[in-house]
Amino acid sequence: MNGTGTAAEDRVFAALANATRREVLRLLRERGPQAVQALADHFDMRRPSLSEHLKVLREAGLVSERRSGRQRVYRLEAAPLADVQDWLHPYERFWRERLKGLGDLLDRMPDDDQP
Amino acid sequence: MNGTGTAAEDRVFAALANATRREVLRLLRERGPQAVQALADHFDMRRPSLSEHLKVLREAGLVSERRSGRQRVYRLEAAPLADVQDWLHPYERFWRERLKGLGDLLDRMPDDDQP
DNA sequence: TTGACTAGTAGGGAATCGCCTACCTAATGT
DNA sequence: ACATTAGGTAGGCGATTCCCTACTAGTCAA
Repeated sequence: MNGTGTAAEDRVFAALANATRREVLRLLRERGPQAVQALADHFDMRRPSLSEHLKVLREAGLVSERRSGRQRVYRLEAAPLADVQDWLHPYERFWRERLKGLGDLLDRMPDDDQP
Repeated sequence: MNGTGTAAEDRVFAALANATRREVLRLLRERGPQAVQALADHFDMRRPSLSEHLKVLREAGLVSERRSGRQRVYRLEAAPLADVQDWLHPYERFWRERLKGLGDLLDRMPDDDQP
């Protein structure tokens, strides 16, 4: 389902690194598919700049566009976010252990090259 | 537990946007706390550059340092990753619905300003 | 067909990123 | 005290980011 591997991962994390783009995802999630103008109304930014953000999101696979007359309706595509969740999985035990207060054990576990 | 709000979120996502920094997190997760030199050995990069990456991770709260003699041992701090998982939560139903093949319903749901 | 409207592209500029080579600071060991 | 080791800081440099103002390409309506 994902042949690109690390390059795709890189694009997704890079796309999420910008607050405007995360806000676009939130809008699409909360209000459903939206045309560019409707999205642009919620930002203090010119429309072409938003278009570039949408391009980044598109290339990360986080949104798709559907043409409808002269509008382009963008829709959230959450699959890459599922990949992010998969990426998080192996870290989960770390914050759980920490919450249970036994994270200090890890400090005395696997550690190389002591002086 | 997190008073900073969106600025902290921004630092975390920005920190994760770099492959070297994600690799540092993976190393700390798989091998436990490590000194800088041990980490640096795994990258084709000079040590000062890695130091800067560690600074970014530190300021995002993703690692902590403990001085031990002349070494500085870095440890994974997974709490901000728990925040990322929380951020992902509201999107979860989107990729689940899509997998069940009924994501198309969303296209005909909440949509404003038709021509 | 002409005009208006939606949205993407081109190109430019300031700021930030990510790397580098010095250099500085602190701890250790002789 | 002095040299060595570990690692952070300063400053520079090319690439990238993120915004802007034109401009271009489709689509709809008179």
